[in-house]
Amino acid sequence: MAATIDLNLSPVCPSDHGTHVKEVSFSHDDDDDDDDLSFEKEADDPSAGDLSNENTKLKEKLIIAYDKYYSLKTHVKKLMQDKEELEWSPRKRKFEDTVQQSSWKRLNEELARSETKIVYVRIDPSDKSLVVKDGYQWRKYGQKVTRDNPSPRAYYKCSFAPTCPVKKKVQRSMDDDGVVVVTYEGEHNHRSTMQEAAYALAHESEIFSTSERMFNSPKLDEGLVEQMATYLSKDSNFTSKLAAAISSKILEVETF
DNA sequence: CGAGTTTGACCCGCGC
DNA sequence: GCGCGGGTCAAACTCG
Repeated sequence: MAATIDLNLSPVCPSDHGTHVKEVSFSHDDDDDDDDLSFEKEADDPSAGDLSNENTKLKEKLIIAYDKYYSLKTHVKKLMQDKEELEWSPRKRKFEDTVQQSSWKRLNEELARSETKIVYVRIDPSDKSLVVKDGYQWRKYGQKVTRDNPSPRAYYKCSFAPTCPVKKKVQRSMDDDGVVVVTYEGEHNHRSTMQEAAYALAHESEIFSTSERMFNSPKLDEGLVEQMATYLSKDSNFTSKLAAAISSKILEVETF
């Protein structure tokens, strides 16, 4: 399966009074094997002008988007847990029989520190910049052409926090020009800009303990919707960060 | 002027 | 020991 996320949207700039969101359409392919999210923004027609109607529409769209984000997030979490259990349980049990608890703990910490994740990200094949938006801030410190792949490999360090040890390597795939292979090394010791927003939202949405409750609930928390709207207007990249974070999670699961 | 990028030089591990 | 290749450093450069 190939999950692609189309981020072809113009950010909504609050200071730009000439245009505002006329319609935000959220399409979702129901096929489980292919999650395809896309947003569209159209230029405003001044004659169409009922702002409160548009606000209501926007809220509805946000509710749907949040519904889908939440159920997707739950699904991804479950997949990762299943995978972890499948991969580790037999080995772990056998290993724990022979190794002392403390050694196991130390080994686990070591593994967490040296964790390497490979993520495949679909990009525009004509885009040569090797830039992958994943909600973190990166500083490029090198570029090399490797033997096995004619396209250069770029080296990045996380520059969001000075103490963050995470590095990533980005290289175009040999097989598919429209796919870049991103290798992450280490664990972030801070939240991404996108996670900061999601964290705030999670606090707001604690009342929704399960996705079923959300789907059964006829009326969503207005405050939550308002807050999402605030994030959308304050952070013009919020939507793309959200989409990028979700897509990287999906692709991450695919990789395993 | 500060932050980020580019790029050649350098370091280090590995295979022969 | 030598050469090769991947990874990192750091000075020069670019850009906002």
